[in-house]
Amino acid sequence: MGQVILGDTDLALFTGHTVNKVDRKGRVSVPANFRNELAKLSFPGIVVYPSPEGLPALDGAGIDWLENLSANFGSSNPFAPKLTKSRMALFGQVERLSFDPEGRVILTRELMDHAHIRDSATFIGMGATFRVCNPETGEVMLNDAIAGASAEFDDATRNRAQEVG
Amino acid sequence: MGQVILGDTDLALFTGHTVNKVDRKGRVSVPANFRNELAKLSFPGIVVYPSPEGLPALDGAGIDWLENLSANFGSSNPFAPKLTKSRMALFGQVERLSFDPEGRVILTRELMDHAHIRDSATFIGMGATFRVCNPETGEVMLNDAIAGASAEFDDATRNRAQEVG
DNA sequence: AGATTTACCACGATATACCATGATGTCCCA
DNA sequence: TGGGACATCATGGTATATCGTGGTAAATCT
Repeated sequence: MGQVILGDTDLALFTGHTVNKVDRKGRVSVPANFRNELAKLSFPGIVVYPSPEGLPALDGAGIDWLENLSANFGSSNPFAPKLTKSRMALFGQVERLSFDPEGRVILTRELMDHAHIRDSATFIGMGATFRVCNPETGEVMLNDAIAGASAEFDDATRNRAQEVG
Repeated sequence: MGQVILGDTDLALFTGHTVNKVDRKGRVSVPANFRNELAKLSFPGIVVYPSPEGLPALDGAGIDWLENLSANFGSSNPFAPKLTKSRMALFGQVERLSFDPEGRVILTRELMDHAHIRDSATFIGMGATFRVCNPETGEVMLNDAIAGASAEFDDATRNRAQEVG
């Protein structure tokens, strides 16, 4: 676990941050550089779900991310189902949003409400995934992340050293 | 482990949650995104059975799921059949519900009673399977799943670590 | 025949495709 | 190195197809 497989050039890498308009129908352009990362996948679109930890934001990725996750859950025996809550929490909340010909997706009312998105949305790259939220939240989160990143990283590496050692 | 299997697009992936009406005849529209996942299968419809663990809900999937399960039971010796109880419990309770031309299925009275479904039903994606129940139960179950998912996942990985270690 | 299931329409709401436009960015060549 | 032609991107509106829904008629089974 936690093993990082390098050289896997097929994996999407989302970087940077962009704020785009959300029109009356809930349509948003997915940033072009994100779309490039997603172009090679089987499903032309993104998967989005409410961020864990009760954050007013959405987490997103390509379909490959979801497929890998699904594969790891395995096919469980219907009489002794495993990880039912995890599966329901994940798949029950995930929405597959396909691109329209212009590279936009339509956010559901539920997703927009959760992230407090009204007329614009910020996309923030997070490597294998990305985050979507309203611009104000996005700025706060990003600044907060920058401020806390170093400490978090140190913590993580310390804990990891403990586990290993 | 950590191996990424690409091109595994044939597996159905049920995601998101929807609440649809159930009319007087027990007809319900299966959500369109679910139907898309099922379109490629040999049987145009779904298979449904009462959820284990005594939940007032139904579990469903595509015919491929049932076929795979059947295959995994193996071809047992007819004079010493194995897993007869499991097989009877499963196949005896499973209903095949085929789509009508509009993409609806008809829930049997028995299934509706078990899940306390009257005039509307919620479909919740769970990856390879999905769950059907009445909307109130659905909301409770989903919230419960969200609340308990992280702990469940940690438990599973901890147990797994013990087994392995 | 009667009862029950299946197919056939019909319709409002909504999503998807289709087109148009301005604003950037990029590239190439003078 | 500057500038112009051209592509790409983000964004908006409109038309068409699809979805969910309900009712009625035809087919099927006792």
